[in-house]
Amino acid sequence: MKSFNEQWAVVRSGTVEILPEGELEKKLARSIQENRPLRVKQGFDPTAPDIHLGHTVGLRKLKQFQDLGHQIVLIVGDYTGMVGDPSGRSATRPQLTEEEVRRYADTYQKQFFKVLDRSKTEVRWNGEWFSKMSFAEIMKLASRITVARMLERDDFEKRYRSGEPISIHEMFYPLMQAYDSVAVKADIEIGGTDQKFNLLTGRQIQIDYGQAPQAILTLPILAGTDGVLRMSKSTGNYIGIDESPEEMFGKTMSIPDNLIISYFELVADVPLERLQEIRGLMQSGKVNPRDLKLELGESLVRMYHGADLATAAREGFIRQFSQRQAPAEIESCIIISPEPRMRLAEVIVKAGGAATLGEAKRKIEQSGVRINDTVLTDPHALVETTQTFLLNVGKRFYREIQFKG
RNA sequence: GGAGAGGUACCCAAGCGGCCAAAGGGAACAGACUGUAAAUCUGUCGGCAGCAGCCUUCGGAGGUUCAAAUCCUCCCCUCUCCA
Repeated sequence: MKSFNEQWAVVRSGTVEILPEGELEKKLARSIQENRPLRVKQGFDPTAPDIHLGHTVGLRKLKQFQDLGHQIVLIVGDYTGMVGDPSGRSATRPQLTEEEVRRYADTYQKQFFKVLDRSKTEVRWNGEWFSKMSFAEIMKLASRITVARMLERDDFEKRYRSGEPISIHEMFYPLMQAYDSVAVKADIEIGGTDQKFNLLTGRQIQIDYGQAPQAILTLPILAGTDGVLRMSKSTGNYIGIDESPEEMFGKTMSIPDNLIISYFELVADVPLERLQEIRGLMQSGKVNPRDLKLELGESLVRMYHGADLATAAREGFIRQFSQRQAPAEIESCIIISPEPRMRLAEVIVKAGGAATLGEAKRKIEQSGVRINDTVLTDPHALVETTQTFLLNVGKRFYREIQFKG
């Protein structure tokens, strides 16, 4: 086991808050003294089938604990998922059905272990205890917190004041998350800064149930590719860890410059020294931010797809978008045509380059369409259906078009 | 149970008898530029039409009118407040 100082440096890196700080230090020190790993908990509600870089901020922190020899307890929130976390929300979340949650949870778990070591992780579904809870027990749990406390939360307060509805079941969410900590006897719980209330409720409920309260550790919320909103599947500004190397790389290249450092820090595997260098480079303006993004993109793809595909994704990106050349591999597409000629617009629609004829014509008029590298601008152009050619619509759509009579 | 507000294109949102295929914003798409799929600028953004026009859209069903997203009737849904 590593020394206290080494561990403490890793544990606190990248965190926003550690509460109460002294308490976590003591827990850590005692753990080393007694050679007893700490139980570090984080929960995830399976609300969508994919996990993205935003989730990996927490997972990577868990991984650090895991590498230090502590016990990770991963809660799959099958029951909390059915409630929906109100944190930071301005509207009730949709309640998922048991079936949806179950389906999502499976794919979630597979993805978790792209970051965490499966053999060293304790996975618990919170249905394990919630499905057996009697109404009396639920009432006991509910009595531990007051409506006033609950309404202190920003998200609830805003909604309450602006007349937005708040359902009673939403108020159960923090209590449920807190009870998870009781059920698994957590020493530490980690979560995003938006989780602070839920995490602190965990401490309180643990005390009420006669346990030592957990220390809590909050991490920054990762901004999505739009640079404004938190990364989330529902706002479409996410980079999923199951995405193809090309997607992943391309999306990384589209993040605004001011996100570069936080991505390096929170979601990429970059040594601390390099991180310092990058900070300096960004500040001095001595580097083209694009080049840092190339490095970032490659590093992210490497983590989830390996080095070879990472290099390929980088090269492919430069070829296709910087140099505007056709990608290395082009899908071909066979179009049935009994006539010797066909309208170009129709070919584009059939190949999938536009949804309607109108859209196809528009793209032609906007000089977004090329055939064998020649721009065509006549929306009524006809093409010969006797020969194969390369169709390009916009920056991203390339197809080799073949005809069949 | 009572009182009110509202349901408009992918999303938010204006319109409240004709000039409405429906303002504005966002998203998206194409182009220019660049340091990039960033930023900025230009254009497009229901369908069909060689571009005159035609067809289908404003919660649903009817109705009034030469004319309805706009008025009337019934219905469905969402939200708020009171009890």
